[in-house]
Amino acid sequence: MKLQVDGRKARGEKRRAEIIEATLRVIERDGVAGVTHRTVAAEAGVPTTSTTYHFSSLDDLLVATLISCARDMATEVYWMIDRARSRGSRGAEEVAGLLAEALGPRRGRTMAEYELYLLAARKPELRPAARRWLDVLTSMVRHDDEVAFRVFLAGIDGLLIQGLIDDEPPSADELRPVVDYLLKPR
Amino acid sequence: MKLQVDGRKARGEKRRAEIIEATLRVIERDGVAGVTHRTVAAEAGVPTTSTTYHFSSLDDLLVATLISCARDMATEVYWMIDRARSRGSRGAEEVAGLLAEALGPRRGRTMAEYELYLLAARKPELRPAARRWLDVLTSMVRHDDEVAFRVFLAGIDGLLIQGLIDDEPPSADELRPVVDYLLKPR
DNA sequence: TTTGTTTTGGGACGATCGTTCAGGTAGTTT
DNA sequence: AAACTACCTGAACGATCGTCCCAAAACAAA
Repeated sequence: MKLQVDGRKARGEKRRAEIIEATLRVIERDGVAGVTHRTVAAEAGVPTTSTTYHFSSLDDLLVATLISCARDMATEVYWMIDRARSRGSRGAEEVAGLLAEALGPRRGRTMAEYELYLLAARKPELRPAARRWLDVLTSMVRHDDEVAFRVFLAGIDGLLIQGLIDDEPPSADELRPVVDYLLKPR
Repeated sequence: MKLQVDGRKARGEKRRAEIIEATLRVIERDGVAGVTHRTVAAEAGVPTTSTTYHFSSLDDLLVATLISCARDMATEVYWMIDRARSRGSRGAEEVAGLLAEALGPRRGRTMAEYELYLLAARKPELRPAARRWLDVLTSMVRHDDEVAFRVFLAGIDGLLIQGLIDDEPPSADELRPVVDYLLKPR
């Protein structure tokens, strides 16, 4: 019976998590292209071989990082829905604000998430992770109109990816009418 | 007076174009990550130094390729609109078919186009090229309802990028109701 | 303590990378 | 013809890459 966790494994998993966080920071800053064992190790403040010890290959590191990123995004979506519900039916306001935030202060993170999308397009193993936030939304939101809901999901993705190539990020005020149109039932 | 074009420059520009085409094929197959001077040169059947001669750096090669890709996409959109107009007002049918084609037989090309998006998010010089097909659509289509049109554009992008992470590409029949909803005026 | 397991980290190896260079070829101009 | 320009290409350099190896350290079980 081991009531106490192994101190070695505890430290190991902690470092493993730190490496994943460092990898995400590198992706936000330089994109997936900037991820190497050495850049990640430098970002995490660990020796280079530490990343090869905890991840059998660079590909494993990328996959683990993007899956972790997707999980965070899914839980964020979860709480976003929860919060929007408790605030009443001002959904459009809430969504527009979140989009503006994703394209402004959290722009790097948003880019990282779409790099996940594109990597998932080429690596089937990443697809469940990439779809997770869509699934969370689908399971939480009551959708009396299936087609309208699919349009809403597609619209969100489209607004985000188009917002990424704008010269300056759109404000919540600019996004609100579009989001409102997306949410309005007919 | 030079009535005849310089034969040397003619050959040079021809090879330059071949290199760009080869680069696009490499991107479609392996993504931007797979683009190196050597892989592109092998794909084009030219010596490695030929790519460095015609493009001052690997970045220049990528930028030139993605700008060329964007130009092709824009002219395709142009003729697509033109064709849809001449066939009457069955727009939804036409759009759904094009989306299914982009996610099926032309999947690699579609992925390449979204790699352009993501690269444009990091390189401002690429943004006009990435926005070109949006601009073409905006300038050609009469939009009495500005918001509805923006929703349509975002919806198209969302459907495409979400279709890229489906385990199997959606058919035109599956896409039609969503496209129809996007196009229907209210 | 001794033994075994897991993590750590310095060093290095071979491969591949972007890019440069110099000599050679083909085409144009004078 | 000679001079000039533009393109072509084999060879190579230095840098960086992923990954492996092995000894030391930290910790657990005996």
